[in-house]
Amino acid sequence: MEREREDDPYEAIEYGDFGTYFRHKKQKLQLQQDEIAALAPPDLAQIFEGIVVYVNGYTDPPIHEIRNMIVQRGGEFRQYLSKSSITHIIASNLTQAKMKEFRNYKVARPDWIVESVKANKLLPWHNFNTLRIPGSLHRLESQSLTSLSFTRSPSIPQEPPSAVQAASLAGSASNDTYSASEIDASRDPTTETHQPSPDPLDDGEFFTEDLDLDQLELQLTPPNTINNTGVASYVKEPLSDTPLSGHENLNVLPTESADLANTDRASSFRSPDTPPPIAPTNGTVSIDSSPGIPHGVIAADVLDTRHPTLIELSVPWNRLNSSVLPGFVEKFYQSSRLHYLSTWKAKLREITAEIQKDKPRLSSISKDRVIMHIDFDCFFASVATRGKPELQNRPIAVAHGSGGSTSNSEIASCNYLARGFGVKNGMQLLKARSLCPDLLVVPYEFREYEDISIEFYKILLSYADELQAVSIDEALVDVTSRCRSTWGQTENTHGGPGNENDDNDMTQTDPGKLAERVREEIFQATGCHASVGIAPNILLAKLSTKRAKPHGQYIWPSAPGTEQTLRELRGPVSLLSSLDVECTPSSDSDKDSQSRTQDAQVEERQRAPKEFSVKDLPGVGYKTMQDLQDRFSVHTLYELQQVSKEELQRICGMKTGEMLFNSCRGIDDSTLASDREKARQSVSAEISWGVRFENQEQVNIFLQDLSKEVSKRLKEIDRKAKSIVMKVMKRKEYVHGHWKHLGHGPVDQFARTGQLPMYTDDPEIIAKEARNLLQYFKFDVLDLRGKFNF
DNA sequence: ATCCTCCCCTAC
DNA sequence: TAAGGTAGGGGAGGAT
Ligand SMILES: Nc1ccn([C@H]2C[C@H](O)[C@@H](COP(=O)(O)OP(=O)(O)OP(=O)(O)O)O2)c(=O)n1
Ligand SMILES: [Mg+2]
Repeated sequence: MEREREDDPYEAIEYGDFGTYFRHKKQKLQLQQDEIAALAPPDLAQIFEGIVVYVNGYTDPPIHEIRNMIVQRGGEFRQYLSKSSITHIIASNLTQAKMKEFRNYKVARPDWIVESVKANKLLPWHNFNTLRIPGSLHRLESQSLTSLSFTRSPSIPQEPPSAVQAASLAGSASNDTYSASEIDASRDPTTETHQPSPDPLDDGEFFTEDLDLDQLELQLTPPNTINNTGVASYVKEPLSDTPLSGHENLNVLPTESADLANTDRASSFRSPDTPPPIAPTNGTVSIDSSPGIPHGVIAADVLDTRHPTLIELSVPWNRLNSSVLPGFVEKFYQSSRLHYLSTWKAKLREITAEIQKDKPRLSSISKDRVIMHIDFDCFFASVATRGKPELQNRPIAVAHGSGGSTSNSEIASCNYLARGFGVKNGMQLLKARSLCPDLLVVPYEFREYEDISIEFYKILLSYADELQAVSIDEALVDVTSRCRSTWGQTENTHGGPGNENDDNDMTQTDPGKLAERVREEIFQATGCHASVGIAPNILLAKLSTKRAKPHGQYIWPSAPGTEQTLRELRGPVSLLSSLDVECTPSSDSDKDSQSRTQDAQVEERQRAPKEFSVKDLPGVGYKTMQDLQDRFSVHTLYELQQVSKEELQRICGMKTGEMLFNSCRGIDDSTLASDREKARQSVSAEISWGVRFENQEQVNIFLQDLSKEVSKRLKEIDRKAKSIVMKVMKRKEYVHGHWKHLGHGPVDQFARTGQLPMYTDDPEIIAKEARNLLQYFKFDVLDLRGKFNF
């Protein structure tokens, strides 16, 4: 099957006459749109760019007026509900049935369009939400550690370690000072997370150039199953936007037949695909006059008629850092922090599972669990500054390109001093420097991270009944057997950081003491500070750590679901509304705020429990946060507590809705996944940066290299695969703007699954099928961007 | 209902 | 310069 994401005019590749009919209708409509757009005054602000609307039912401004307003200002209009491509639905009111049908769409009243036009800017649609839930929201109610070690892959290139580092650290030390002091920004977990696909969040920037990305993904499947080769059929990519993208996924089966009980995913592929009934447009480079492309589409460089990819590759430096250069894949993986993060996680899971395999399962199920969550403070940044007093008082960030001031690489980790300026993990350097001009950029030290992590895990394993590796710098430990739980049925009246307790029970340590001991031990062993949260479940342990950061600890004071925990989760709200609450760490004594220095204020803010936002909950990212905001106007946990479980489930889904309902009350029954169990289900390799091709030969080499990578990983875990999924990205033609250097830029994504002739880990076989799957799309190599996923 | 497949989303 | 990877939970919607 071919799958395409994003708004491609041909996206809904529906088969049969029905689909053909709709497709024609759609094309016709888009032609009309182009005409309308062409007639529009050229200077209309394109406020609806990227908006694709479907109008349902009768509307106040008649539908054609709405259409004109939208199309003339860069938006698109769909005559039929094309679920995959629409961004919004316009409706004055909805029947019960429609409400249900549109549950997962953004439905706004017509005046959203009208008012936006008046304001000459795109207003937030949720202020015009047709489905807006009425009221109800703001009610006031309310051990064998020594064996632990990474088997280092060939060698971690240590970045331009010495050179750059020496220069930037020692050399510049005189100019800068590093500071360990943190400003509160600790709260925000919002480390700007990387968005893998075209995403509005991209740091507020729009893609202006092409992005590259290739991805190969293999899914593990049971070894015994045999399947047919998925011979690629040819399909032509319609006029669609320019960019081609493709990826392949391979489903792999465990070599040990038993493992993945053949969930033979492959079976789905057995039927040979029939090529989509679309006329092949062969990889024509599109200049695109494709329908649906909004104004402004004119290629950025009107003067240079060469293909954008060729223009990019004409810059020597770009060539040297793109996939046209042999050895690109290896080089990329040596430098990709996200690749390291993923690799480390897999390895740590494997290692800790192995270590814990023998020992009996201790707890994890009991009602009175004691869960400890440990997480290094700004890990990469801490490693950079440890033992370097001259760096302690400076805002620093770990990123590539520490050499010049023109670098716009992404920050992997910044220290808390930098966060005080608003700098965040994941932020691009130019933006970070605009917020914090004195930001010192230091290089990665991948080897160090590994070594430190091993020491870290050794220590934690010595305390663990059960341990779950979360990441290179973070773990969950069940310490029930050696820690006296303090939050039984009776509500704990105090709580708070650094909980003192002089209990010296031999076997049952006080949580506060335990946390102190662990933190100190970690610091002694690694020179880096970690924060610790201890609580009766995983959720509260993580929230405790968040509250403890940086360089602190927090013992959750009360049991899940209790009134006190509800108040704790509300943060300042409860402090304001109920002065009788005694758990306020910050004393009233220093109320003379006028005389306070900023530092003092900062300090106090750090100490006072912060109001938790929904984004603080594990599992709640940008999308869920937006949904809660749009549908319920909910931002904080306090507000979330006011919404019924039914409503949450209706909007967010059964599982997620229940999770949200429980989480905002501190309830979480999930257990530690110590990974002694289940085998991996898939193995994949993908690259979405620097992917640019001039000819098929380069594509083949790239696929070959990725196939080798996947093959290597399969062999490492002694598994084989038979099902493969190829994912590809194809650049959008019309987009203008700027995006990450050599990134994939605006793309459409495509996926195609196939079957290998047998369970295998042979790179040649994998590569062959990958080529077949990619060939199916018949994309112009110049438009290939990234993500060849096998 | 339940299962399955193809995504989207999340986390570090 | 720059290195936007990757595994797994879960939802939508069609097949059974
Ligand atoms: N967008 C991101 C987020 C994290 N990381 C890496 C660098 C971090 O140091 C490490 C750990 O991630 P954390 O989320 O734990 O962030 P920090 O440890 O940097 O800060 P803190 O835990 O104090 O919030 O993962 C990254 O490369 N890119
Ligand atoms: Mg950390």
